[in-house]
Amino acid sequence: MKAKKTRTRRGRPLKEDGADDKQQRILDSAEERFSVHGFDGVTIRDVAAGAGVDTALLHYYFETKKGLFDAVFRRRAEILNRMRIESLNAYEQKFGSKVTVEGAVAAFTDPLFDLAAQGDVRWKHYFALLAQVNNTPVWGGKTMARYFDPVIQRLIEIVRIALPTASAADLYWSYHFLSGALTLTLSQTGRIDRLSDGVCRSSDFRAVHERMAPFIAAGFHAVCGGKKRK
Amino acid sequence: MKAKKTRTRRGRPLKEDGADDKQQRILDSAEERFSVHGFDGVTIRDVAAGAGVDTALLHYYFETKKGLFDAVFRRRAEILNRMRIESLNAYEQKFGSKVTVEGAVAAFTDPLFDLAAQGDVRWKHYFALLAQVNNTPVWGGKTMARYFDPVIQRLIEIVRIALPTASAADLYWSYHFLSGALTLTLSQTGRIDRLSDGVCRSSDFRAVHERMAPFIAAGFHAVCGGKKRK
DNA sequence: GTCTATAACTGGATAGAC
DNA sequence: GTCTATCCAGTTATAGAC
Repeated sequence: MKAKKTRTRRGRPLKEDGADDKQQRILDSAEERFSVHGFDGVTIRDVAAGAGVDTALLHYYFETKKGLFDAVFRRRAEILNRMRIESLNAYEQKFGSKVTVEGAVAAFTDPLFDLAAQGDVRWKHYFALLAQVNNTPVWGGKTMARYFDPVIQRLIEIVRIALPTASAADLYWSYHFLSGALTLTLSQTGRIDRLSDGVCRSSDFRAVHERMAPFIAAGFHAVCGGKKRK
Repeated sequence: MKAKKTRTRRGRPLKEDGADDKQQRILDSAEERFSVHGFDGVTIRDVAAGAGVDTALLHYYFETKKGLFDAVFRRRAEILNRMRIESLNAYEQKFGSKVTVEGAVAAFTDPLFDLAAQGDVRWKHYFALLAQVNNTPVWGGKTMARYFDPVIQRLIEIVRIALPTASAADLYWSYHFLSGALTLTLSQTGRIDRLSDGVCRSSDFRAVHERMAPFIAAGFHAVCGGKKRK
């Protein structure tokens, strides 16, 4: 249904239509539902129905509901991390000591916006899921940290080149604002559509894309001492 | 059923120990639990236990679980709205045509930070709840809009004085970033504590307070055309 | 691997006593 | 107003057939 169709070839453990296909369909179904209703708002039954399988199969693959959630979270986190690390590395390699805050922020966010703009709904679901987890007390912070702290530290490393005199506290708080802004954008609540009476649309990632890096970079400079503006 | 106990008296509704006291305890208990676990993560039974009453009483006052949630949300929303509108009005009255973006943003956020700094845990719970709702798909956007759009429009009105040439889209997207940054801060996930290895603390609202307005104001200027920086 | 059937339990909600 | 007692729909999870 989702179609991935790794037709029989070589190398890779050939996972054509059988087992693994269903496993992915379960993950897709779960991803969509978790992203909309949160962990507690979703039932195993509904996930199973969405994937066209029985609930027992979910337990067979993922043992518990929590296990399923973790698998959903992990699947794309790993892909995303690779892309972002690569993007940041490439950016630094290209500009060396002449990196800018805006460039670094763009390198950090571009992979997300590219994926979103590409139109694969499953990535959109995943982003909405991230947004929720990022704002979830108790386990949300831990979960995010576990997977995403390395990329963030890498971003801050690069920003430090552009802002060598900035204090650690200023840098981390600035990142925090970036994280919040990014997260709300990814959560796609339709909030801004109503608020702006249709002038802006949540789904318009291009509009966000062109504004986010300049906005955030200016904030970094204002807080971290660059060219003061206060 | 909404119960408000229109006791015969006048002036202060005198709420000693009786009914209204329990009603408030229920709301406090619910507020705390919803803010931590979200709507679906909380049981009526647990709320009742936390308030030291029976579940039947919650139904007596609030009819349904959703009714309880709405009552929790509304209670402080109204107080908050009054404070923020007053703060924004006072700011504009004082500065007239000489308002700044930074000043307007500060007038918008100060009431929140003041309440948070004041140390009342119930307000902290409420803020965490707002953060979750703001990032909740489906009904989150609607709920936020219903209560908070007027204050936001008021903020934007004032920002417009400082940035008369800004486009509506730029203004709304900038507000969107502000909203995300503010929201994540209020959600108190402890995320930044870990990330910064203790340099920053989620609970340190003073640290956020002094950085937020300059950061956001610089962003507004960068995006809305003030003094370009790109 | 996948499904059927069901166990074991939890949740929101209500009728009715006090 | 407040609680006791209870209903019953819906939940996760598993044993066991195919």
